[in-house]
Amino acid sequence: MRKPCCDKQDTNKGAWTKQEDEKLINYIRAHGEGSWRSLPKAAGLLRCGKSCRLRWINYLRPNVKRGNFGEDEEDLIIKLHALLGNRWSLIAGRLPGRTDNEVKNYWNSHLRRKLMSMGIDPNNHHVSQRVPLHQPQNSGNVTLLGGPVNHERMECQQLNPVTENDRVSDSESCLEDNASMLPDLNLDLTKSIPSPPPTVVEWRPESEELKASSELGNATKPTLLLFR
DNA sequence: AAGCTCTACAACCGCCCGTCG
DNA sequence: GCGACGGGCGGTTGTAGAGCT
Repeated sequence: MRKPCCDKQDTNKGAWTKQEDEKLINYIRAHGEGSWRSLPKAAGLLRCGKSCRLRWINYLRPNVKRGNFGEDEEDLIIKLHALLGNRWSLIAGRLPGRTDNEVKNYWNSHLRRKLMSMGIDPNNHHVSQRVPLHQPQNSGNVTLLGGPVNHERMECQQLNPVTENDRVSDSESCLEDNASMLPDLNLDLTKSIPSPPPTVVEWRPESEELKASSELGNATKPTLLLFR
């Protein structure tokens, strides 16, 4: 039986106060991140270590981007979700300054609804049977906010649907195929810190980059800007 | 103006994984 | 190999505020 991460009787819950935020920020500035379990006591906070970690990562950390998601970010989230499923940390890793929690919330409150209104099942990104009348139907291709989505790409997910309980290994087998079909997505799935922005281009051989951009034909697509 | 419903999002919870002794 | 621990992740809940009746 493992110990609970903190003694719940002695911890505050709910919204963080300004004073608590300041204590946490000051402590981390002085001592750095880590040792979350012992941090609250050391920082003089009546909070669970996990709660401190979450607060820091999602809101207090420098360079955390707050506010509305841009169209390019939406586009990217949808594409990545189609590939990765609900692995928010991986998706957030490709969005500079965004956290998994924020991406997850945004998906659940905005993008799910948006896809459903377009007649797309947000769980598997398949076109549902009942496509709304205002949504033009393409033969074979569905336009997903700035990029055509090939049904062949979906096939892997149909065979291997990403379920809520899937772990990375389950769908990774699918990723390589998907990645090759979506050349505008860099699917280096090593997690990157939300900031500074990923510098994927740096390790990419120049010839390959040129080749990729010529394959894409449209190097100014919003999604691509995130990888530059 | 009051009450109700809906929406967005901050925060919590439980589980899983990697590491270490 | 095993268990404890710390950290991370994804699902879910709680709640404040907006919008509607």
